Amino acid sequence: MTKPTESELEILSILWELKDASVRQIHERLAETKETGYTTTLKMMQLMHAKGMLLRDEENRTHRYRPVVQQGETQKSLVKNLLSIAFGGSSTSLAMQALGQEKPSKEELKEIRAFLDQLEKENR
Amino acid sequence: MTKPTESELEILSILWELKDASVRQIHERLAETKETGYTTTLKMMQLMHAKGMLLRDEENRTHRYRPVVQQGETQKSLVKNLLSIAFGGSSTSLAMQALGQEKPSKEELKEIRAFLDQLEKENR
DNA sequence: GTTTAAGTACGAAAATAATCGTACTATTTT
DNA sequence: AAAATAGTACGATTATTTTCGTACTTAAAC
Repeated sequence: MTKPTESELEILSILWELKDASVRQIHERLAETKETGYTTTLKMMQLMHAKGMLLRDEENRTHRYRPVVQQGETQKSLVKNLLSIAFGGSSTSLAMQALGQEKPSKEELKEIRAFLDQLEKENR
Repeated sequence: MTKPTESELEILSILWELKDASVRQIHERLAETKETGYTTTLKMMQLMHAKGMLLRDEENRTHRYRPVVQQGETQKSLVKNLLSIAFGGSSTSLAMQALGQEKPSKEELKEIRAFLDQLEKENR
């Protein structure tokens, strides 16, 4: 599907977390971090629905929305894009840049190492 | 500094590689991968200069541009942004998503492992 | 049963990003 | 030195994204 804009991503993020939500719910979450009108959020979500990014349950008066694409897919395409556009395709430098930014916990380190072992195994 | 748009990033990427360049040089590189007019590239770079993203040497008739911000800084802020907006702040999942995408070579694996060891050492 | 509150729909404006034509100027080429 | 070529400047247009007011509708509160 088409690449979400930054504002769309904000909404998607909340929906991935909540699974499904009303405009009001989303709006309240957005309003915590930025100044924005209710109808702006509404319109945004209607647009996303029209674009096929969100499904909408119209059973009740208060519609409920949920994402069409799953978080993983979107992450994949965003990373792919960032990789080619800003890291010359080097996933290694992107990975290190990320890890240097937000230090992983002991458990996460373990997880990453296991992941690397896995990659190495496949790679022959 | 302000976050570069996608088109601006394309230009910046080339400049990071070449250190400095004329509009013509940049344009020719861009034209390899996409259809675009010379004056579009020119305007783009003039705008970036006006925004303070590029320095310009006007000594000669053919101006030469170079980036104000270094690649590392920009990568850092892009990653930071992506992290918060699409990965719920988890650098571990971003890193794995990236590495799964473009498999690292043996040397790179080594490099990453060393990097992880380094992180672990610091972290206590 | 009115009034108030909470919704949706949607047109239109504002903001931002990208494209390009035209005018002008300086340098080469012939 | 005239013509052709390679540059810059910049206004205007188009496209896209974001914001919001207004109208209308349904449900709840009084």
